[in-house]
Amino acid sequence: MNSNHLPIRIVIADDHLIFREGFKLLLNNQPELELVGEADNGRSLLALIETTSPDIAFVDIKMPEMDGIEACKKIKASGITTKVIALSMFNDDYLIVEILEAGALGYLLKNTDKHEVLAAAKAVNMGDNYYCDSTSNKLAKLIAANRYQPDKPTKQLKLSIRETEVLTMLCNQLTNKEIAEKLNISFRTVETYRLSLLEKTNSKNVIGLVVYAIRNGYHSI
Amino acid sequence: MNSNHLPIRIVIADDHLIFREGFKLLLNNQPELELVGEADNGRSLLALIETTSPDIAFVDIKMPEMDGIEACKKIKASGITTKVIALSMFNDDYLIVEILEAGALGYLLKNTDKHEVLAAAKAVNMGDNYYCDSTSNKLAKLIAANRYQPDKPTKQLKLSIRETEVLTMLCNQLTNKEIAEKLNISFRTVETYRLSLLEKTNSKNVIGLVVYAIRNGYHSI
DNA sequence: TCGCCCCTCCGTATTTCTACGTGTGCGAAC
DNA sequence: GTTCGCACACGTAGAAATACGGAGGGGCGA
Repeated sequence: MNSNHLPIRIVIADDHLIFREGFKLLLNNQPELELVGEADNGRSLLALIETTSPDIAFVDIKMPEMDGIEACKKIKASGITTKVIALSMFNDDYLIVEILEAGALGYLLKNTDKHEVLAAAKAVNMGDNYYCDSTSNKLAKLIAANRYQPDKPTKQLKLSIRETEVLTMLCNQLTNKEIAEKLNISFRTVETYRLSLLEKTNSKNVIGLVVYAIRNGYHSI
Repeated sequence: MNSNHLPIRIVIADDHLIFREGFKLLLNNQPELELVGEADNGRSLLALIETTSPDIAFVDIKMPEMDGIEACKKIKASGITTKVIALSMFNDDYLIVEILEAGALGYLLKNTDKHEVLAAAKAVNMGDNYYCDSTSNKLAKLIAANRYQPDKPTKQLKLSIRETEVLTMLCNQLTNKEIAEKLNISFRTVETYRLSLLEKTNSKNVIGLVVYAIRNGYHSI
């Protein structure tokens, strides 16, 4: 896609101005990388990619409007050849698996430096994968534990309004009875919602629900 | 502490190089602020403050070795006059309350800009408080809900080894019986640990335990 | 040595959660 | 316009968690 003497054209997507500025500073005196645009959410990233057709997009996972995972899926679905390297604050199993399954070819912690950014860009631009050290360790463990399998079922798990209400109340340590009173329904009904939540989130018990809620923004930590 | 024509002397503490670089860039062409040092964790921040005696320290909450909350407490306890403005990715009740109770006088989201940084520095340097908009909204609600009271009891809630084991297993959706089998103890014993965990974490039920575990690093999301 | 805390276990009672069955109403699809 | 799926609602019954009380052994610092 790029001959060797041409710079790799990249874009950066992150909702934090300061981070973007710091990232740009990292690119100074790196003739091998050329920043051709920046975005502060997933939606504007898609538009940016369409107009600039960069080789690589460095994409923050957590962004407003459209997060990195969603954006990554859309990029992949659209057939655009731009490759995604995920940026994340966290080295968490869940996020790594999600973004890689969404189509990212690299994963860097935000606690990175210019050398790693360059190395990742080069590797991914050549069609390889690139993960920072701690992430590749995690990945090895996940694969060993058989927890990373790109072909998982992924049912539709859109939560209904009532289910969402029950989930958030439940995260605030309300019992079924208390939730029932607040919603003016029988506490048996609340139990029904709880059950369907267990199914939809593929959880064994309420603990799984809480973890799901936190992961998916239904409850803040 | 500073006469009006002298710059406010500040330091920045954050474990992310990119963020620090971006933050420094923000200070360009701002003669009212002078950066006199930077640190990448709480421990080195304390040393830095001791040698440079800055007016203000911008401190990330989440840092390795010693986090911002701990560092803030130590600064306050030592009698140093340096004032702390917290930096955080998150606008979460828990973090806001924690860092303010630790002695921070300001709270900025990392999604900030040069104007806000300057405004915060000026305000705090004059002895005022400064919170970004969304945070002050949160604070108002917390105070209204009577959830922000600086004189909370804060029992010793150091968890024992067994309690920690039970807590982490429980976060992995294991039942008491399953935990008992893995630990080779009676499931009644597991119940005992669970009860003491509920007490120590001031939780109403297992959901509170999970939230506590996630907040305090016993379980990753 | 004494007190304190941790680890371990148990009995009993109550509350809460989980599993499964049943039914209604509404909108989409055929 | 009937069928189908789904959100919504409630019930019974059994499993699990929570509450409260008691008890013995061991480690460790005052």
